[in-house]
Amino acid sequence: MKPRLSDIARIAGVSKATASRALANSPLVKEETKRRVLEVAKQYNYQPNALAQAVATKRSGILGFCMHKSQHPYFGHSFFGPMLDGAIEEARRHNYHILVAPADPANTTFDEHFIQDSIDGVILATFTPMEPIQEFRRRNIPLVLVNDAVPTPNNAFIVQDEYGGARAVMRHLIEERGHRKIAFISDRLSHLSYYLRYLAYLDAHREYGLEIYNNPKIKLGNVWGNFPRPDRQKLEMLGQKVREIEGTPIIIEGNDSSQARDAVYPILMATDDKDLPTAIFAATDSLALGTIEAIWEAGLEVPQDIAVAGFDDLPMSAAFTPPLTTVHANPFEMGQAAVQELLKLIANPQRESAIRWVDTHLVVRKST
Amino acid sequence: MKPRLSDIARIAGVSKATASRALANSPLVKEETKRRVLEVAKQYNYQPNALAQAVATKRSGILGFCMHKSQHPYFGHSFFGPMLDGAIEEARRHNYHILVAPADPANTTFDEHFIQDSIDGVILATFTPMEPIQEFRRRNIPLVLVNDAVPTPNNAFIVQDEYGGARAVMRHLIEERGHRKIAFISDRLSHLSYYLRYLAYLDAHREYGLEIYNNPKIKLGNVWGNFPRPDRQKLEMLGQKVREIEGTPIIIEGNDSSQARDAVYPILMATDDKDLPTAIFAATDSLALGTIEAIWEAGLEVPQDIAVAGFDDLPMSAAFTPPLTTVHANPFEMGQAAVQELLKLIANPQRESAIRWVDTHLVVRKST
DNA sequence: ACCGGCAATGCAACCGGTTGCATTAATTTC
DNA sequence: GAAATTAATGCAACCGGTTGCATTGCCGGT
Repeated sequence: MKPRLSDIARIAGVSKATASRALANSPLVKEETKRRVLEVAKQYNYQPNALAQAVATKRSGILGFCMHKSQHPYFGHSFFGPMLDGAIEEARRHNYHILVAPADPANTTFDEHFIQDSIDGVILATFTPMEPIQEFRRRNIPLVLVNDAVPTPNNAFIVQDEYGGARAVMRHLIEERGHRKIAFISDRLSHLSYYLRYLAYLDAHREYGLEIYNNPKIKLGNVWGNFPRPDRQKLEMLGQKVREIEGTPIIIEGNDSSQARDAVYPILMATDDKDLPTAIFAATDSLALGTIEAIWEAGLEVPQDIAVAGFDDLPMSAAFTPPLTTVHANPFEMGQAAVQELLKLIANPQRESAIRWVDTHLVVRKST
Repeated sequence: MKPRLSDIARIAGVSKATASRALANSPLVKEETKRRVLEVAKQYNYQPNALAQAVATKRSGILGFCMHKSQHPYFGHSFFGPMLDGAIEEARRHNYHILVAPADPANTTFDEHFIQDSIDGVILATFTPMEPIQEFRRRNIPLVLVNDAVPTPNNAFIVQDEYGGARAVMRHLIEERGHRKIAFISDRLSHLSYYLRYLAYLDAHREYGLEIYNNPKIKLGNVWGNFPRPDRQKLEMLGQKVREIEGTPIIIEGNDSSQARDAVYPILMATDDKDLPTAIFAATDSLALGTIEAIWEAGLEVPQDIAVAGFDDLPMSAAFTPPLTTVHANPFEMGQAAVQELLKLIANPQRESAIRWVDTHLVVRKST
């Protein structure tokens, strides 16, 4: 039978209380007594029962990592996977554990059962954050939101530098590659991330005094999808404003390469040479992949005829043909950051809410 | 303040014991009393404290899912990600939770701290299973091994049908595409999975009376890598035997596409036309990708000059150019199966060890 | 009227720890 | 040398549940 604290205490000839304190290295216990207790503990290979400790201390040492079943076949796992890795690693460093919970976007209840008293804090890592947020707040559970920032006090937010990364792409295309007609293709702009990338696309044009790509053959799709427009307050928290749509971005419903191909190909075919863009900035690598296929099928070359840049730097993007120029995201670091912020929040629940930026950087490969 | 069981009991006018039983729907409690208690519970939004329950019942409802930080950039997360999803989904269905723990291959201790009493069972999902297995056995923790089967009583093993999948590839190449000179490229054969794929490659040759591809230009690499040879007992459990290496498989150290390219290209260049294979069976999609690149660079076409088939069916494989013929693995289902077997093992710890096969199937695309 | 049996409930111990406070032992102060 | 202070330990309550067993009340049988 596994030894219990009471066993250790008895054998070491002290009370349960003293044994407990000795193991916790409390200054109340005489050094010699500590040694004795520790020795007995080691000898009998005593391991405290974490659950009992948790109920006694009201601190489980478990963090909830809540994510959707990965929506996108290769993006989903490539992004949230490393993020989870990062969270696990950082959690372990601080003797915390990660419990993964599915967030059902339909059913916004996050695993009611377990969460109540058993979790010290929660990381919500999704791309379409539902709003069980209020639920967490009501229950006073420290919460970190990844990829989103809502005007809620006392939470922390982890966001990657979408805008900066996209600006770097544009700078590269314009300054280093001399492009002046750059098209933009994206999943629904109602996603905060994509919208920020789009804003960078717009601002770059302003910065360099270029006209925004406007192709009469493109009829603007459903820019916002079925989602509400990006929230003004959220954008302000991220240092941005809501803006009108300019030019003719190609909007896909979903971060899906074959849809991108199907959308881009007919445009290329229907467009006069003078209306063709010389570069296409895809809001995600996945869309970039579809875009490249479409260009090939139209009998054109990447990057000679049309350059393509993406965003995310999926692990496979370096193996594309041609290897993709893109913005390197760092989900692993986001996971670490999320845990760090969460632990701060747990340590000091009155801490005011903070936005933690995670850097992105341009990776130039062969597609531009 | 959150209501406790004692609060509910008091308000409903019963004892803690009765309240507890009422909530557990025990037949000992009168229907009317149950109703009253449940009503009060609902009214006050009572949620039992899972940790307290866990310590009282000695059953935490938490399963450990133990995996390496995903080794391979695109394979790792694409495979273990869905597996984790499957485990989570199945666990949730049975009101269990998944705690993910990193398995440090170097340091074989699996999160000593938490595991002791707090976890009902463990799933070990790695490709190079370390042997903290003994540790789990000593502690009587039910254990499920994924992708491996060791001759240990009272555990369960989840393995996908590597052999069958690989046979299907060979059948396709030989019967439907008429290939007679088929090369094989693989990561180290000391990995059980790859070895089984190789055995299928050999057996198919025997079945169809073909000569195994033997290219004088290929010098056999380090077939076993730094790992021990596949274990005889393990193989027997999986219905196979240790066999001699036949032909000249191309062996890479690592499941890495660029290494595959670097290995295949010089062989193609150095080989007379008559020695060229007409098809290459790559033991993984990742290697298939590198192989295809090498073929292109050698100025040949896929599949016209050389057909290529892979194994794994990564989400991205359908987006290769050309889309890859491969064997569809089902990590999601493996995750589900792992949880199912684990729960059986928890319910009946004396259950004898079982191997659970997860199907694979051929997906024919354009590369063959 | 008495007893046995059963359904419903409550008491109190238990799971395995932690911690406030009282108690004792050891040391200092006057 | 007694009183006051401090260091070390133990007692017992507590965290929030579950469960074995005793108790109560009600019923039918004789």
